[in-house]
Amino acid sequence: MSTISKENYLKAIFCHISEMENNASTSRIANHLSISSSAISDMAKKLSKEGLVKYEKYKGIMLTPHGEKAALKVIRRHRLWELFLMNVLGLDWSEVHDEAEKLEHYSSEFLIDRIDEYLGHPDFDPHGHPIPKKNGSIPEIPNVILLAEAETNNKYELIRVNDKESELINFLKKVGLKLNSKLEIVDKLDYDNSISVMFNKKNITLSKKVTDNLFVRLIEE
Amino acid sequence: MSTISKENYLKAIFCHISEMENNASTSRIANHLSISSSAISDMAKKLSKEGLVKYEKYKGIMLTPHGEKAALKVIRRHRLWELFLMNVLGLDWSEVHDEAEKLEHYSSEFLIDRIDEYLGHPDFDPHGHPIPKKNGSIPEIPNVILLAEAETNNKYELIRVNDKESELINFLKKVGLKLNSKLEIVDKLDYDNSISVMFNKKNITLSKKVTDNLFVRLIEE
DNA sequence: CTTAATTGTTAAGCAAGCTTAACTTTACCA
DNA sequence: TGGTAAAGTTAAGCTTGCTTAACAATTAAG
Repeated sequence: MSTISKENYLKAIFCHISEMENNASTSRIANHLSISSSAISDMAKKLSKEGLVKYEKYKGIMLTPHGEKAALKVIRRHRLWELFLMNVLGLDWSEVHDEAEKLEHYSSEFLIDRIDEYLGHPDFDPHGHPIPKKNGSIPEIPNVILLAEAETNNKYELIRVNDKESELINFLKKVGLKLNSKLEIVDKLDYDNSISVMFNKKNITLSKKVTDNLFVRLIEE
Repeated sequence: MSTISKENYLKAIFCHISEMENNASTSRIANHLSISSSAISDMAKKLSKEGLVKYEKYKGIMLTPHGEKAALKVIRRHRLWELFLMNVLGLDWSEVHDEAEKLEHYSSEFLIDRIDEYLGHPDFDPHGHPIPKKNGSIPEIPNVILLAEAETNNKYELIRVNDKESELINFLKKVGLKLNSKLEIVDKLDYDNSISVMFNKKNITLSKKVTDNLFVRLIEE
């Protein structure tokens, strides 16, 4: 049976699988969920018994097709709520994540479909993340790269922001960066891996910590 | 600290206090929450320690002013969600209760205030129940009585429906009764305490079970 | 005013989901 | 290749919120 806790595990595992290789390590998930790693081992066994996860001791955790489906459902709920709270209730970019993190576990599929419908079956949430469709498919944007990997003198469009840390969102608000902002890479500084960008006719420097959490798309060479 | 479970206890206690006398009995609450009565005794002690409830063994449970405030907050969340789901997302009269029952525990005060604002600070939910204000006050309708206590030959307006049992709502939908429907009492049948009413130029008979859960206001003698 | 029925309480125990502490496996580096 | 640090696992124990079973108080009825 699926509980709130299990939904969060599946979501966390999904994130770490998609970013890295095909399996998620205990400690990464523990860190992500702010939970001891022994709890992860425990839960891995339970999820494995339920067929949501492939788990071998000391070998990491992998989602089964069944588990991936379940994870995508939760992510779908989360991202639809985020967009809904922002578009309809006027919540702020930095406020929606935490609210959605709770609501995602307590909305019936029926309600979620109504929200989806109300929003016109959107493809992306307010942070630029794709919203999984009811059938499990994931909308994609071609040629997305990390800002950290962008090249000097090229122009890019900001299309995705990691929403895990609300501090980042606040930082972006302060700087004035938004989704779809255009920026040009002026310089990459080897010393601290920071990047100097031209944005809105101003020159700002973004640290590695920032550029590792922003995704862009090339718009002009 | 307030948990989901405690919120539900406070809500349940509040309901049974307002309908009956000044204190709620263990078994009524147990019944309302579908939980064993030993669990109620247990929780009564905990809530008492937190100052939310006045509890003396074998003497029933009473909300403290602090506890009542907490209960009203939960009820406010519930009723605002109900109205929001119905007005904005188009959910049905019979669908909103169960969804709201979950969402009420996972919405920040901030979010609730946004919903309240969006709806224009409404006074009543879709079932005609008053929505407690942010300051704890409760909108009132004068001269509300149970349909079971209505008098023959008078005309009444249906203004409140108990939403605890979704079967009742489905029954009303089938019959065609809605909030603000006008009805005239044709006869009260002593044998089974049912009531015969004229509504929409049709004559229907409502059982005691139904009339005990509908509230009306006299509109014409 | 006593007694049976009803109602309420206590005690013991269970499941979920965590923790910390002790232990095991793996991976890496000299 | 062997030894150690890092990563992962197991075991024991805690809290919350429930259960059932046994026991206690209250109430209602003759």
